[in-house]
Formats: sequence, structure tokens, C-alpha cells
Amino acid sequence: MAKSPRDQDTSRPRQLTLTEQARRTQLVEVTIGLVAERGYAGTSLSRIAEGAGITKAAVLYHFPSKDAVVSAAHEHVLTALTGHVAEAVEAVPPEGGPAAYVRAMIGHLREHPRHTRMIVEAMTQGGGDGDYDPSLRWRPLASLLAAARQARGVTSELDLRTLAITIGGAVDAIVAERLADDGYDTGAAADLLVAMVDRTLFA
Amino acid sequence: MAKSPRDQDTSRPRQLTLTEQARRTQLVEVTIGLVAERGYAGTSLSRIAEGAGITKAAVLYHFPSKDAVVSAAHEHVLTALTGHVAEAVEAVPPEGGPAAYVRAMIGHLREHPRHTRMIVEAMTQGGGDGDYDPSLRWRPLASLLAAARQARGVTSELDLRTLAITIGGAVDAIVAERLADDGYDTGAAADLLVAMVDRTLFA
DNA sequence: GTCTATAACGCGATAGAC
DNA sequence: GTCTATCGCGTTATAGAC
Repeated sequence: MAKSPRDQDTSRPRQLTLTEQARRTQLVEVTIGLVAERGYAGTSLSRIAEGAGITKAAVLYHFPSKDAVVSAAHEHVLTALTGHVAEAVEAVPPEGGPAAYVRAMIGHLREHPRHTRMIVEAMTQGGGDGDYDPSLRWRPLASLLAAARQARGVTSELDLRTLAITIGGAVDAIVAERLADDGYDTGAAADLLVAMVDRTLFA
Repeated sequence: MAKSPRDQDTSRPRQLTLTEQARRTQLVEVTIGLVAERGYAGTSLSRIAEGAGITKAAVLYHFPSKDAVVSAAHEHVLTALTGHVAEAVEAVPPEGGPAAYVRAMIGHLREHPRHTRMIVEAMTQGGGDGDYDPSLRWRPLASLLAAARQARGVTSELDLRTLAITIGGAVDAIVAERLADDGYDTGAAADLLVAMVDRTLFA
């Protein structure tokens, strides 16, 4: 933002790339906030531009299209979420994987409410890329569940696909409730969900 | 629908109300289908008109605005769902209420896939009325859970709000999976969910 | 009761000045 | 690199003919 003497180097074009990346980051940030509070349909190019303090045309200089901006924002929040969850899961032994998954998901989305709305919009409307594929979500979790059962030596029959889908939906609902009510205790909710899952998983 | 000789009374203007109601019904039906396959944002006045075989202006003759059409459609699917679920719940003793609720929800939405998409759009975007209030959904279910526990004489501590929210989210996810994969066995999924709930509820 | 015609607006995107 | 200006399209909604 501020202009230091070094930034005055007009000879090197690479310098401009740096400020361009800052602009891209700013635009993504503005878009996340806009989608969070006005929804995907209410997020127009002009409002993104207004939020960033530039014009529509200027936005389209940094991104080829409006969809590209939204896609970048979508990818950004999704990467942050999956990264956080993966880190949490890898930090515990296999038996604790499902519990870590649930708590990491709920915790991350609680700490980043703006990301939350963006993600649900993306799932519903295919905001960024094409159609949303639900198996991308439940398959990793199902693997986690299988690993936990194996680590505990449980061999009984269980529909892990449905269990994974159920857990995913429950997490979404808990996060949505938190979004609607700041006073909702997501920690206690996570505890109850984890208890239900563990009881089913290791039965 | 069919015209009996009595309906031929041309003197009474009330007769016209009958065909108008048929048109309204048709427009609502078209809108449900449109929202189901193109989403709320992709449902425009012209497409509704095209689907009904009339013009945009004709649509706005029967409804005061586009939002009124969508609201009517939203109300229609919601009434059908709640009616079906309420009927199913009232047909069983209190201990079976939660199970009946889960099976009725999943069953109804499986039989009416077009309704499903409309409902989720309405929840996400406030398609019809204003903002969606989650407590409208979990409170009735929480009452059901409390009644079931009381009928069984269970007095242990349990967060029924979170359990109700969890069940709702799980149902949504199961229905969504069915929407994405015709081969998904919703009956088995309902069985697993019911088992999880009963185990938690009566513990 | 349904139509044609059109108003009035917001949208995404482009061209070209600077 | 960012601007102004504008195009072309789709939208909701209205006015008035028939």
C-alpha cells in the first residue's frame, strides 16, 4: 500500500508482480466477505470492485472473469480448511482420527465464520468449479473411520459410507447453528457427536 | 380441472377464480422443477413463463412479483413435507417418534427429489421469505426426543438441542447423497441413523 | 384474461485513452 | 496498471392494446 523509495524502481517489471499478488489477495478477501454476507448470487463484480476501492475493469485486469475471482476465493477457503483438518488428524493415533476430524472441522469453521458461508455456498451452487461431488468429502472420512476400527481390532459389519455422510451432515448443521447463534457451545456439541460416533464405530 | 356443466355459469365472476387457481398451481409446479434443476439464481421470470407456455407479463398477472411465485412454491413443498412427517409421527407411540421422524423425512424427500432441492435452496438463500431460522427445525424434533425419553423413563442428562441439530444435518446429508447417487440405499442409511440415535437417546 | 411493447436497471465484459 | 466509456444482454416490472 505505502510507497517506499524502493518501490520506485521503474526498471524491473517483476516488482509489479508483487503488488499484483497483493491486489489478488485483497480481491479474494473482499469476495469471501461479500459471499459470506450477501450470498453467491448477491456477489457482483461491481460490489467486489467497490469493496476493494477500484473499478470493475480493474478487477477484470487482475482476474480474467468474475467466476475466476470467486473460484480463487473458494479454493482459498477450502485449502485452509483441509490443511487444518489434515494437520489435526495426523497429530493423533489412528483411533483418535475421527474425533480429531470432527473437532478440527467444527473448530476451524467456528474460528472462520466468513469461510463457512463461502464453503456452503460452493457446495450448494457449485460456486467456483463445476458440480460438487459429495464423495470427495465422505471418502477421506470413511478411510479415517476404517483405520480407526482396524487400529482397535473391530471387525463387525458397518456401513462406513453412511456413517461418514452422517458425520459430515452433522458437522455442517452444528456449524450452521453456531452461525445463527453466537452463544451456541460448539465444544459441547462436538463432544456429543464424537461420543455418538465412537459408540457406533467401536461397537 | 374438468369442466362440469355447473362451471359454465358465465354470470358469476367467481368461476374465473377456479381457472386462475389452476394457473397458479401450474406456475408453482413449473417453478419447483426449475429451482430443482437450475437453482434459485437460475430461475428467472422468463423461464417460468416459458415453462408454463405463457409470457412473463402473464405470470405477473397471476402473481404480484417473481418472489411471490417462488415463495408460493417454497411454501407448497414445505407444507407437503411437514404434513407427511407429522402424520407419520402421530401414527406411532412416543418411543417410536424419533425413528418415525427420521424415516418419514428421508422417505418423503426420496420420493420427491424436486422438492428436496427447493427446500435446501430455501434454507441456504432465504429463497422465499426472509432469513431462515434453524430453531424452527430443531425445536419440534427436540420435543419429540424429550417425549420419547420420558415414555421410556430415561432421566439421564442429554443435550437434546445438539442431538436434534445433528439428526437434522444427518438427514440432509443422506438425502443429498441420494440426490447425487440413485443407487444409494436410503433405507439402510435411515436404519443406521435410527440405531445411532436410539442408542444415544436411551442410554 | 392474455398479449405486445417497452421502460429502467444491473450485470459481465471489452476497447481504448492515459 | 488503472481508468472512462460503452456495448450487449438478461433481468423484473409496467402500460396499454386487444
